[in-house]
Amino acid sequence: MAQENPTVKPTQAELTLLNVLWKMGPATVRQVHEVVSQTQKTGYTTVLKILQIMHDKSLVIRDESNRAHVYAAANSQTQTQSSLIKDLISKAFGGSTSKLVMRAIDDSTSEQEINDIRQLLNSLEK
Amino acid sequence: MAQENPTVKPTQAELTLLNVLWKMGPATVRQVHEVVSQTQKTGYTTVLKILQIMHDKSLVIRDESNRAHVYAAANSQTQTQSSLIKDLISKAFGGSTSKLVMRAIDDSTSEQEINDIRQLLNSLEK
DNA sequence: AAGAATATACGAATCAGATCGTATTTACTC
DNA sequence: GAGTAAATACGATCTGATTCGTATATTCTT
Repeated sequence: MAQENPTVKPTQAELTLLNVLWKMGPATVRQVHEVVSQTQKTGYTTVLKILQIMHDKSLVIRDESNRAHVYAAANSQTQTQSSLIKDLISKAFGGSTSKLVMRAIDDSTSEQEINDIRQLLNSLEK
Repeated sequence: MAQENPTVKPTQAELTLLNVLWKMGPATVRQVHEVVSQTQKTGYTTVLKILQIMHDKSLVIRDESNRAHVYAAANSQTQTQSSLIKDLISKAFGGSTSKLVMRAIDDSTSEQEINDIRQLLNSLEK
C-alpha cells in the first residue's frame, strides 16, 4: 500500500502559507492572501494556486462545502518542523542531531535562548 | 561596497558536492565524481557543470594551473551549516533558535546524542 | 606526429517552483 | 432573472536547478 502522506517537505512559498494557517487556523484563500500581502506583494490567484497545489500534495486539507473553500494545514507545525529538521540534519550534518544542536547553540547570541535551552535539558534530566 | 559572498545558500545538488569537498579536501572533477557516483548515478559532465556553476556563484574556488582543475569549497562546513540553520530558523521557527533546538532535542532518541548536547551546555555554563 | 584518452566548454532538454492573466462558475442583489 | 461581485479553474510564462550530449582542447603514448 502506498504511503498517503510521508510528510512531504513543503517548498518556500508553501511554508509561508502554512505559517499563516498554523497561526490563523482554517482560512479561506482571501483570508490567507490578506495576511500574506501585508508582507509580500503576492497576487490573490498566486495564493490560490499554491493552496491548490498543496491540496494535491496533501499538505493542506480543504472544506468545499461553501463556495469559498476553507483550507487548513494537514500536518501540525511540530510535525513539519521535525520533518524539516530531519531533512537538514541528513543533508548537512551527516545525520547527527547533536552536531546541528551544537552549531545552533554556538551561533546563538541571546542569553535568554541559552537559558531556555538549558531548562529543556534539565527537564530531560530527571 | 558590494558583498562578494554573503554565504549563498547552496542547493541540494551543490550541497552534495560540498560535502565531498569538505571530506576530501581540494579535488578534481573526476575525484568528486568517483565519490558521488558510489551513491548516485550521476554523470561526469553533470558534476562538472554543477561545479562550474558553483564557481560562478563563488561557492567553490578552483585552481586552473593544471589541465584538470582542482576545486575546493569556498566556505567552511561550519559557516555553511550556520547559514542553513539560520535560514531554517527564520522560515520555519519564527526566528527562534531555542525552538529549533528544542524540537531537535525532542525528536532525538539516542541517549548518546542527548549526552553530547548536555555536555555542550555545561561547557557554556562556566 | 597520429591517435587515444581525458579535460573543459557550451548549449539544449527537462523539471519543478512560483506567478499571474483570463475564463468560467457560483452566489448575491436589485 | 439580469447583472454584478467574488470564487475557483485553467493554462501560460518565467526562472532556477539539474542533467547530459556533443564539441573542442589538451595531454600522453607509441
